[in-house]
Amino acid sequence: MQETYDPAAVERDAQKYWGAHASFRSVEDPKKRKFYCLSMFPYPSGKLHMGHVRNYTIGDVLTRYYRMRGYNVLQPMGWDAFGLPAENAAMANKVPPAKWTRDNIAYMKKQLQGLGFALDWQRELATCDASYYKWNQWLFTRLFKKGLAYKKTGVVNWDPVDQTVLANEQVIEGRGWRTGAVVEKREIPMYFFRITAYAEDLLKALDDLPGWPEQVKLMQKNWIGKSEGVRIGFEYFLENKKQTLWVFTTRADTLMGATFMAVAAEHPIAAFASQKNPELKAFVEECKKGAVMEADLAQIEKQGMPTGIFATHPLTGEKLPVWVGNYVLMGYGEGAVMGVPAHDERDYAFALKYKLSIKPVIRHPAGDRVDPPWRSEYAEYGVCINSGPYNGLSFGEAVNAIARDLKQKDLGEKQIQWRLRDWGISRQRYWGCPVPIIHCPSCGDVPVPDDQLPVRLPEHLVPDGTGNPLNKLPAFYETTCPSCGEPAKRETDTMDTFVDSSWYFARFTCPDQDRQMVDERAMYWMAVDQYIGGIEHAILHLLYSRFFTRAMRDEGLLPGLAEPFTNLLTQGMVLAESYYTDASGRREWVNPADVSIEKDSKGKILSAKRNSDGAPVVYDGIGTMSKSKNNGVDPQALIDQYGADTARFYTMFASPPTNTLEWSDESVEGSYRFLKKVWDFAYRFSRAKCDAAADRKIRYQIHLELKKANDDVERQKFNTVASACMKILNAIDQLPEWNATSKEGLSILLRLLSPIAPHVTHALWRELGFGEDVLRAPWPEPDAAALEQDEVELVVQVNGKLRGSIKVPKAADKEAIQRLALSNDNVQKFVAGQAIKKFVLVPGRLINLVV
RNA sequence: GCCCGGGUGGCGAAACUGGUAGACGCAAGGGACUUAAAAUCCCUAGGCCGCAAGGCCGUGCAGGUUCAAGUCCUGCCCCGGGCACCA
Repeated sequence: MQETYDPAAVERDAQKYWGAHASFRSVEDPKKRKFYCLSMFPYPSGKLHMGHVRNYTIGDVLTRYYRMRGYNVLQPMGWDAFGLPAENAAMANKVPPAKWTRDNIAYMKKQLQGLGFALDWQRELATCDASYYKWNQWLFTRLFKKGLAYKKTGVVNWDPVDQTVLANEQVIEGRGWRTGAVVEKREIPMYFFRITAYAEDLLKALDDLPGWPEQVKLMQKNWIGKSEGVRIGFEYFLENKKQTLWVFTTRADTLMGATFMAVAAEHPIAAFASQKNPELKAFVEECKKGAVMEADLAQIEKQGMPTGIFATHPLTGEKLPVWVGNYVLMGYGEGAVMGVPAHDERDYAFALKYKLSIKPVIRHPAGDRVDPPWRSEYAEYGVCINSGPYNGLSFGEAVNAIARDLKQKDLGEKQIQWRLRDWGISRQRYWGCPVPIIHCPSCGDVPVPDDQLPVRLPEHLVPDGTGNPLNKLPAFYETTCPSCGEPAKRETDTMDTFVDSSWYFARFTCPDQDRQMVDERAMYWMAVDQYIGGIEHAILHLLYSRFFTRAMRDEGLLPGLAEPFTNLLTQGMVLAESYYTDASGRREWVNPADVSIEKDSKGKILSAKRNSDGAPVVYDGIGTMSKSKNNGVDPQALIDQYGADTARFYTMFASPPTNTLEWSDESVEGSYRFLKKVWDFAYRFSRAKCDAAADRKIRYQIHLELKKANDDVERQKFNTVASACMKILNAIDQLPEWNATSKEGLSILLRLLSPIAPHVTHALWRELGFGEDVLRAPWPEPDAAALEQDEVELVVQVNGKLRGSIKVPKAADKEAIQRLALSNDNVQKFVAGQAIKKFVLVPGRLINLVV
């Protein structure tokens, strides 16, 4: 064998072997246990970033492990190929998004292959291929016919200068990214998926997902947001016509404390009242300025203005002023709230600001009064006071009594409210899947019939930033009505790219199927046994996928399947340091790859400079890799310099998968050094004789590490598996002579390491004659006999402080152990004649003497 | 603002169910080999005190529960993710 480790040659040969043996092709085999392992498919942005390398290495480690465990494994790869960045690149480079996207796919595919991922490339798919998005369209028409897809108005960000809809990302501090114009909210017709029809099921089923992180389930639960409360009607008159203003509240027990009403700027009352009130009209207009993002809305200063309209309290008959409030959301509930300043923090601030009355109606832990400043106790549950017939009732009793009385008057009843809203899927953009609807003047919205699917997206257009270019292409939108044959207009909106990614996992099971969305192969492979992706997808993508799986099930496509992902691993983000120069008075971000750092003997950064010109740079701390801070680390440079195995080993070793990972060049060096050590050891082994008998002590260490490592693989803590590999090498390297333990240890090491660093272990396994293919070797198991020990070491504490350690025979009883512990000199010093009040023995671990 | 996480040496981290805090590695310092460098190997290493044996302190901050707390409880501070049109 070669004396020195040559990653490039080793990796080329291993990849050639896997290719020639079709090692990763997956075929359905009902006799074998299947393992479907899936990493979230990438957006083809140009080149892989470290997050991809990390994500796909985690998945690859798992698939290789399960292969060695004898499972029939599927690990596919594809491309989330529609989306906004392609349009931005198209505008910048005057190249159609299709070409830009497909070039990126070709390059990134090469990169993935170079990393040696065990992927079945025969199943590759891209969401921008008509053979894929045809089935988006097909399912849309099915849901449309069932009423699970429908049209209503939705609010969007509108750039008044470019006359175009902006994505939230394109709104910077309330202004359009290209024009700088103040963004406005605008209501336009859109298509929605009725995800709320599945709200109850999506919520309940979270309890049956033991393989999901609690954190993600909790986030989804809160997002769906089931709350039980009461719908209450407040009557008012509009031009002498009696109307009812409905609100929803979870605190009906505080109804007697309501002193005002607040409605959203978009509420019909606000529109009506502003007709005769120019000041109010201006306020309502002002509320409509700005973007639609909830994070922004929640942080603006609470403001309001009275409408001059009064609504009648349904129980007391009191007249309550109706205000317009910029903090009331039209999209949640009824777009109106009752104001109970005494027991709601927002209402309290609003009432103080506008001098509205505050009426305490609940006794809280600090008393009956609600003097300023606001205290959180004011919002706690308690018994009713100042509430007439409800005085003395507890929260539950009061809600029941008030709901009953309201029902008698036909002005309210108990209701369940969801925070979850229906999913608006229309995008006024070009590079996406066309919504398959034809607008006919006489027949209305007609879904495109099956035999006319797919509605193909023309691929030659280049957007210019002023709206969807499909609107300027009569050849696309001029058509005839499928139902009456008269001239009609094709819908030019495309679908949210989340639609594409909500079912690709099912399509991977049968990507060549051209007669249906999925076939029976889906029921062999689904559900995905292990799904891996960034924590940033904890809600939207994962919730939409759960919804789609149910919608497809109810369409008969995935019989009996509700949950797409049995086990979920959410990986942390990859972070990097950032640096800037401000010589010109303006920050110029310098890529960390172009920075040299000088550190003191403690490792603190003394100074940093740019390599290219020696200019001093300022360290700006660590954060997510981003374009704006120019701190992205290109994994390709790392792969070119050290090889794929080092890149893979480093990403696994540096931190556990769920943690954030901070990029460090130096640690990469250490990973390379370890692989080189493995090679060197193997080379020396290949020239030695290992006839000597096994070493008991080292065998114990190896098998103990293996036992822990096997637990850690199951717990998906690959960083400690990597360190176990290092410990095993250190152990066998310590052996004074080559013996049976050298050989056994190396055989265990190579198999344990093979999922993480598959190329080098593939080469060594063959070179050293362990077998034909390490991937087909059995996974190593610890030998119980090697783990047997006659003596155990116990730590001795006195009053909980460590004072020494003793060796005791395995079978020693409590008294014997106590005697041995007290015979220790240092322990004696601290016990020193005092009475032993308590003797705590944790078998195999420690003793605590309490004196 | 709301929801969900996280905070352990100079750095990444380990400590599985409350039981030896800092395994493994990086960076650093010292040494060996070398004409020299690279590579490799050996040694040191949480802080403070001490020649040493050993002692005291130490897991974001302030309290609490316990024989025993990085781990459990209460309050606070800081950082990250998500908030429905980035993917």
